[in-house]
Amino acid sequence: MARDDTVHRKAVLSVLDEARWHLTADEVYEEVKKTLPRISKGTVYRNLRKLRDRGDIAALELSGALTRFEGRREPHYHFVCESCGCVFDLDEPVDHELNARVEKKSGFRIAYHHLEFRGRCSGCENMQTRH
Amino acid sequence: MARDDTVHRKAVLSVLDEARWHLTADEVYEEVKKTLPRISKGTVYRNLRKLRDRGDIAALELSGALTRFEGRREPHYHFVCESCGCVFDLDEPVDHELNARVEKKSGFRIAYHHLEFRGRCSGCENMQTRH
DNA sequence: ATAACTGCAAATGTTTTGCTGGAAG
DNA sequence: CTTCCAGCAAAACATTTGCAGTTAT
Repeated sequence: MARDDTVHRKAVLSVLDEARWHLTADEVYEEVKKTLPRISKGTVYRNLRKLRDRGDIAALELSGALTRFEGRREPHYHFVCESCGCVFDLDEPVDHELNARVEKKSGFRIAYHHLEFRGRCSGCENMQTRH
Repeated sequence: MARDDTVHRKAVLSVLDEARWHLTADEVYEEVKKTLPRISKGTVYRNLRKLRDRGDIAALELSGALTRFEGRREPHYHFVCESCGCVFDLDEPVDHELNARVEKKSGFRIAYHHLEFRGRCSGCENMQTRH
């Protein structure tokens, strides 16, 4: 994090670094408000975009869901529970050769891929209730 | 397609079956309007949802983009050009064992996965212009 | 001075919904 | 009669933007 960041930007980043979770913009907003009650949503959005562009955080754009943000870590895949909507990080190693393989076959210049698993998490699987 | 579908629903489905492309809801709307000029967007959205729920079409919810719809075909992966936004189907075979493998390791009940490659398509790669 | 940043409110763009009337079974 | 579906307009929703004032360099 750049030392000369504003209080607001630092607060946004710190919320994401401390969260062991993937937060939506609105959740970040609610969290930051606890420290900076006068912060506005516009500022949160502006800072999230800036931090993402700069690579300090990652934006998770999963299928048919709100964008979620997470503190920067190594690339990894995600599991989405279609019952409760929770998002989990997976330990599954990222397949680094996949891009090159598909690039050769398809002719497209591939920069990265995005892999997401969907189903029901253990919690939802145990309760019989669905949705 | 159910024989007793309405004219409107049939038109939506037929647009998607004939398109060799992935259309946004709005593009479907514009296309259907050529045949049924008085159709409303609400109707297009309602029918897209119904057709998707029923499995007659697939909804592509790619990272950070509008949902696109395609006529039903075998599962396949997609490539998204980050320069022009185009979406291409890939021939790459779907990895059917992946779900079971990750399910065993993670403990989540995995129903399916979603794999999407991103980069620059050949056309954009040749022109030096970006975005 | 100038550039970057803020709060606020308004605008944007996609998708959903309420309502009322019509068509189908 | 009852259910489904239509058009239309309004609502909902996340996100972006314009503006005028503030802070930092």
